[in-house]
Amino acid sequence: MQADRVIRALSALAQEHRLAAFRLLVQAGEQGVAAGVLAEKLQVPPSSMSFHLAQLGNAGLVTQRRESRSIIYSADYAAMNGLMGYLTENCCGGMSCSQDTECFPSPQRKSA
Amino acid sequence: MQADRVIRALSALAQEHRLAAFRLLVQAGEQGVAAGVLAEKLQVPPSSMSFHLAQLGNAGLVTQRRESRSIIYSADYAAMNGLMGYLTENCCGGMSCSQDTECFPSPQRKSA
DNA sequence: TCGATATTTTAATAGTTATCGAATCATTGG
DNA sequence: CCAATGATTCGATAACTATTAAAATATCGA
Repeated sequence: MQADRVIRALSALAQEHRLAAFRLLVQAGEQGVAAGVLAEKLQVPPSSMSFHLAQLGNAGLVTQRRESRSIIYSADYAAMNGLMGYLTENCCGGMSCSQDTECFPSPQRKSA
Repeated sequence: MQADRVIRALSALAQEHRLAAFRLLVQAGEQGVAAGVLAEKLQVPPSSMSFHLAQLGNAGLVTQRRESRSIIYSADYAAMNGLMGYLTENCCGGMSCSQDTECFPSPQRKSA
């Protein structure tokens, strides 16, 4: 992952509502969460939520799909993985802190 | 680490010059790097560098000490560790991605 | 097609962050 | 004490980010 992308990802997460939204999306797993549900859970007006989700999307941290009237957002685990990898390698000392510890084996599903 | 602190740390790293500076500091290890040296390496005027270093300091990611006329900055590995821990636990899926992989055993020194 | 629902886009505004020259402060050597 | 060096603070300005109401878009059910 190149520095430019890393900065976009960090900027995206560096905001109260977006960090909270991303956490919810990570919890939700592959099934994702509708924009409106996120807005309600975070107590943010829909247009604000939309703005924040667009930022996360632009940073490549979430994907979206339409499902009937709703637009469902999901965390992009690979992107988060890439971010963690960069931080681990570049910001955690010469000795990369985890050589064999990928954050995710792959597009994991909701545990269980 | 609480969300508020996490956001400050992410904001601090989400900037070209600061991310670059922090990387250099991580590389440098405990001995740290003087403000002026960072400014020169990053091709940023001293007052700008000072501004960015203050942001990193405010986020708790670096510490500073005076050494004669210079002010030497060092990466705070524990803080970075804390950030990584938060991200791993909250943004990397239910299954915390590394239970036994601390980013650092402790205030590590320059490898070797 | 119409009305309702879910979301995004637009546009205006307020607030925050970045930039950098000039002034200031701290330390040192002479 | 003074001049030089290394760094920060101040102040002005430009650029970006967040917020939200209102308008527009898309989908659905009847």
